[in-house]
Amino acid sequence: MSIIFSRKCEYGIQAVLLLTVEEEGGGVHSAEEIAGRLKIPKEFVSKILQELAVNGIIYSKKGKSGGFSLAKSPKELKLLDVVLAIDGPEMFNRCVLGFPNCSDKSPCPVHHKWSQLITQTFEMLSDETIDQFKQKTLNKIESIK
Amino acid sequence: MSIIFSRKCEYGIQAVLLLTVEEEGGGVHSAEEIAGRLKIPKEFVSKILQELAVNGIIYSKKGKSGGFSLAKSPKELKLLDVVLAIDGPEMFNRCVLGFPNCSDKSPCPVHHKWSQLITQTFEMLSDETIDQFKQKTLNKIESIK
DNA sequence: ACATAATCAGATTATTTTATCTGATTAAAC
DNA sequence: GTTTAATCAGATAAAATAATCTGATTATGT
Repeated sequence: MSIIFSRKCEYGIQAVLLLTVEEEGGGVHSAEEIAGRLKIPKEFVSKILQELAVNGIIYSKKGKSGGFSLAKSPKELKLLDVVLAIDGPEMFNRCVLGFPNCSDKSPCPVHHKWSQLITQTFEMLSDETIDQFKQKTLNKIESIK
Repeated sequence: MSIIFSRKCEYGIQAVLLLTVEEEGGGVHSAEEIAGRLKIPKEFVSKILQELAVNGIIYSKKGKSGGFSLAKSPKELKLLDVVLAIDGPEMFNRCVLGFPNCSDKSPCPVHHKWSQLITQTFEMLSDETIDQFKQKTLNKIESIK
């Protein structure tokens, strides 16, 4: 199957969005809660949350009533940063068409269009993004009940 | 690592581009030649070429002096078709952000932007694409000598 | 202090993707 | 007709990704 992002990255983005939505009240959320609400494996998302914490995207608090919370304000946060934190820069070095040495200076046929889109799409965590995610999440929770 | 396309798909696109570049003379090219020129595994690309043949993207000729050639004129060919032939439609059903039930009617925050780009980027096999690939391929061959 | 609930770290397993191998079939060239 | 060079089909192996397990550490709350 063609893949856009790795699962790891998808889960990471979703977790960050969830923390963003729940930011009011500086909410700390456990890995278990996050996994439950997103319906993704707890142990896996734990690892991802750890990586995000190491990279300063989120803050982690150990011990009882510990958990994770946003380290930056949503306004400063880029989805791009999340991708970079989890999967590193390789994605942006790897050519969509698999051309060797594809770069800004020596672009493959779709290089420019592609990198432009990636940047535009993930540059900012827009209010629209957050709002829509909030709706989706709520819907998901509703559908469980 | 984040991935845009699977290797399978990358190789398939490259193979089709190569056949397009070499189309003049209705050229038939063996899997071995294609693998050699693109510097990708022969057995793997053979499988991919078979799938492309089954899906009518390319034509395959068995036996001695057999091989593969384009089944459509480059003007009719879409890179999108190649992707669909190799990896199926799942890529376009799967949400970039991993949202369940993401679709045109119930889009995730980046759904519209994303599908627009995908379509635009791969809709047509443009002259520009072919020309650039020709240069790349020639460069690659030069660098081997 | 102690029980509890969480992160964290490392090892292991499962699944998927990528790549390779073997042999059968096909058709052209001699 | 025989040799040869190719596709084709199915099985297998290797590598990468995804998921799980186990236990240690940490800090909170009682």
